This record gives sequence, C-alpha cells and structure tokens, in this order.
Amino acid sequence: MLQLTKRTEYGLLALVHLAEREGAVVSVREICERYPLPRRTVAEVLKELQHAGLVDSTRGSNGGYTLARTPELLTLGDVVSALEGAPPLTTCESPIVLKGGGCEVQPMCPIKSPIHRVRERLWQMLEHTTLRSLVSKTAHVPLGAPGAVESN
Amino acid sequence: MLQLTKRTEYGLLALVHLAEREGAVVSVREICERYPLPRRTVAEVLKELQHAGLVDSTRGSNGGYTLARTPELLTLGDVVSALEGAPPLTTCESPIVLKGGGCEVQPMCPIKSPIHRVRERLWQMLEHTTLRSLVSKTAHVPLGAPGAVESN
DNA sequence: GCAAACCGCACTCAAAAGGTGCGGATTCAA
DNA sequence: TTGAATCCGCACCTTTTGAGTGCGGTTTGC
Repeated sequence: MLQLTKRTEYGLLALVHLAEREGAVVSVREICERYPLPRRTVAEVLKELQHAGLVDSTRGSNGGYTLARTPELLTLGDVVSALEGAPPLTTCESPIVLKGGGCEVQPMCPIKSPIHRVRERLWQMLEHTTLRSLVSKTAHVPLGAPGAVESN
Repeated sequence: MLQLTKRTEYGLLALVHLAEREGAVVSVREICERYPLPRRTVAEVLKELQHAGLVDSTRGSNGGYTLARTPELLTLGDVVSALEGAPPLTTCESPIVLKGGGCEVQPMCPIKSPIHRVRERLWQMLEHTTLRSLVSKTAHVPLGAPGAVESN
C-alpha cells in the first residue's frame, strides 16, 4: 500500500513533540501522555530513530530523548528511511523480468524507468519536507492531560 | 510501506502491453506470455480494472481486454486508486487524536495537515503520470517467446 | 459440440505490521 | 543504600494484508 506505517506516524509525532519541547530531555511516558500511543511501541520506534542517529538518548531516572539535529535538518525522508528503509516502490528489479532477456541485459524494461522517476520525485519530496515545516505552524501546546495507553 | 503492490505492478504491465498493442483485443494469456506473471492474478487485476472502467472486456473465444481510454487519458493515479483505493498515507484521521480534543474539535493536529500536503503532492504526481509516458520511450517489442506461469 | 476466453465466489498460504513479556542496565534522589 | 524511573534488547504473539488458487459457470467463435 502507498501508505506510511503506524510506526512512522508514531515516530513523526514523537519527533514533532521533541521539536516542540526544544532540546528538553523528553521521556516516552511524556510523549504518550501527549498522544494516546502505545508506550512500548513508541519506545521501540525511538530506539530505532536513535540507532539511525536522528535522536540522542539519555538513560537513567530523568532520562529520555532529544533531537540529534535541529528541526531544520531533519526531514521526512530521514524518518521514513530510518523506519521503513529506502522505498523501492516496486519490486521490479528483482523478480519481474522480461522473458528472453529484458531488464537484465538491457536495463530498460517498459515499466521500470518511469517508476524510478516517480520514486525519485516522491523521495525528493520527502527529503525536502523538514521537521520544522511540520511544527512551525502549530502553537506550542503545553502538556495536556495525563493518561498513557500501556495500561490497556 | 511506501510501496506499490504487486497487483498494481501487474496492472501497469498489462496496461502498458495493451497500449503497445494499440486497440487490439489482448487476452490474459498473451500478457502472461509477454511477462512471466501469474495468469490468474493478472486476470483478477484486469477484472478490477474493468470494474473501475479503465479497460473494456470482450468475452468468448477470441476475447480479451482493450483500453477503455487512450493512453494519454489513463494515469497512474487511475490505476493506483482502482487497485489500492485512494491513498490515505496515514491513518491519522481515525485513531490518533490529541488528548483533550485535538483533531476532532480543532481540525489542526500538528501532524495531519503537513501529511495531507505530502499526500496531495504525491497524488498530483500520480495523476499527472500518463500511461502514454510509460510507453512512449520504449520500442514496440513484438511478441516474445511463449511460456506462461500458471503451469507452475 | 468443443475449445478458448472471461466471470465470480471463496478459500488458503505467506509475509508484514503492530504490539507485548520479560528481564536487564543505568541514573538520580531520597 | 535503596528504590523508582528510565532506557535497552531479545523474542514472541496476534492481526491485517497481500498473493495466489480451486472450482464451477457463462459467453463466443470455429
């Protein structure tokens, strides 16, 4: 499906919240008090984002996460590629080949190259959408009412 | 995943082949002799495309499919929306809402509107990619060697 | 009549996505 | 020093979605 995964949504929401808190160390708990998301899954996503170098983690009692870069330098492309991998968009390269030597020999199957163009345009779009542009227009909402999800 | 489904690939390949044959009635068998695709699944996809009005079908012995419109008027967006449905890109509208009234009351959750922008741009891209642009640059290859897949 | 093609329901199988159990390590503060 | 809050990491389960097939039927041309 041409759709972002829930994990990517969670990651975006978490990053938006981190950006709103501007450098503060933010715990998973706080994020899940702001948004009704499953705590464990969000934690896993943050961990992946940390491994990808998008956020830094602080362990211990007052630990949590912070953005590793400014929101201007964090793009949707970074998030998607960290959580879903670079998008192949089709599996054309692997199984589907023209009979009698098509894609393999002559790298110009009738469908592959246009799809590649679509993919590249999509990818450019993702890479030019910064986290800042996802935050800037929205008021800096103070912490909302508590109530995480894990307890369900 | 930010990726087209195999069915969409099959549909595109089939439509490209239909376009190459310029109005001829093309059977599923012929398509599967051209590309090593599972016959039944391709048939199912063609059927869906027919229900969506993208192709016309002819029943009987020399039956098959033809394009319902010229390749200039058939877009990637038509194909994707016929086979995958209009892309929501996120499920933001349904389950994820800000606590204490966010998306519901004030339709401006910090993540929804930018995602919508991304979605719309992607959608525009799909709608401006015509089947013609997927075919034009490739030579009109004559029928290749036979050999469908169903027999596997 | 027979073969080739499309039609349509429903079903199975496999892969992906989403989420959780459980124990551990680290840090802060009382 | 003890305990609570936090992140860490592996492995597992459940649900959803995607891909493909069984099987019988209908339509059409030779």
